Amino acid sequence: MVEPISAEPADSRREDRRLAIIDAAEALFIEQGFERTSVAAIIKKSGGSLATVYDLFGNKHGLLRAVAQHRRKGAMDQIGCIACEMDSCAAMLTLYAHRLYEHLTAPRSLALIRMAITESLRDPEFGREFHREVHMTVVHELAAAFAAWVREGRAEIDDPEAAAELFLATVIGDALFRAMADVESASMNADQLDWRLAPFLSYFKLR
Amino acid sequence: MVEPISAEPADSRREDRRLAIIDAAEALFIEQGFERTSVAAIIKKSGGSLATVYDLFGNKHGLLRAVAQHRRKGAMDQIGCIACEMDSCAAMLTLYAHRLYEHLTAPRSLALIRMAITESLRDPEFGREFHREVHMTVVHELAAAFAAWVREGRAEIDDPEAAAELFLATVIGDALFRAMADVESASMNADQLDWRLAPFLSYFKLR
DNA sequence: CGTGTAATGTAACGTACATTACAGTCAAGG
DNA sequence: CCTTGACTGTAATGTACGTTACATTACACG
Repeated sequence: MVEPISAEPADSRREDRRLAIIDAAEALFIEQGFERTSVAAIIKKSGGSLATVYDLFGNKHGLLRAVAQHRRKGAMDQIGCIACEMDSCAAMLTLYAHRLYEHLTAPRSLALIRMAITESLRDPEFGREFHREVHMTVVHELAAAFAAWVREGRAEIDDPEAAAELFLATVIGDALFRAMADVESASMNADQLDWRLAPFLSYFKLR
Repeated sequence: MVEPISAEPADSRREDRRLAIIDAAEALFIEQGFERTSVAAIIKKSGGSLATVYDLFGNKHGLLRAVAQHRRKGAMDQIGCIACEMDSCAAMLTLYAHRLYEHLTAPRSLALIRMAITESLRDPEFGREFHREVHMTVVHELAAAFAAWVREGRAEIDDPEAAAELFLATVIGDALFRAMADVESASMNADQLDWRLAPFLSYFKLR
């Protein structure tokens, strides 16, 4: 809708069309799923023409990939990194856990993950790429922080990578499963999340 | 294929047809997903007639429900319960964790869970029912064991239900996510799973 | 051996939808 | 002002599939 002042007026038309279609597609994919939204419905929402979709994205699956990639970029930037200056790493990690949980259980993220799961059977490369980009990015961010803390003597973690995966499972594990299967279910509150983190923080001696 | 000697020959025909169709449908759903398998393909595999499917299950979605229910029964029975007599509850819990992990990451289970996730958007009741039957059954089994151990002074858990959910997340959390998105990915081995259980066992003083 | 009920095979119906073709339109640059 | 290229609108094509109808056959039971 909003047209930013762009330095290159030549490509701005094309880029506008691209973003408008991606936005409309994302909205419809979220509320109906990928298979059940027709390409015609997408352009009825975005304006423009069917042919443009095929010109820009090749086919419907290409549009899905574009939507996933576009949203991933935004989400990953929003989650941000761990390294805000705080006194204890337990506090830093807790803050990060809350941000992570909040973003990953947002309806938008859940819908995107559901799409990835659904389509990964038909297009394994898509699922693999999604997993790599989302899961691995977070795990490496965590593992790097853990390794640094161990070097500084602020934690005792023998396997930072494995600990990162365990941490991730602790934070979003069954919440993800619940949200996927039971669309209307309530999410955890802050206290519950803190409670879940306690064994982890204690065992690995975060200080 | 194998026809068991049945006490009631009257309904055995109908029941045979039912099971044959469910078996064929399950196999095709697992390898292609629900939407991509046509009812005609199921019938071509199971033998019999299209009309029988609609007579027995109402419609394609009814067949999916029947498949899910049938498989859930089998899977839940196989996982079994915790109460095998062992010296330490840590050992019991570890054994249970391994059984749980093995069953839930079997290709068949993963495929079923994927189907539940995929279809839960279109049919929320289906997803809710699936979550209730699978997740809740395991959680209550665990919570009951935890509560008993607390009463016997063999553990210190202030909230058995929450601990059960945390335990489940620890065991299958990210493995599920990985397996869903990246179909070909390798699973955890026994040592890795034990490593993950350590903080839980230690913090809640299982003995 | 007949009779009614359930299963079968096949064909047809209707629809939804991805994808393409094409002719008209608009915008920008020389 | 005119040409060029991309965008638009609409219609058409082809196909896949859920579902139903129906005529035919097999089976169980009195």
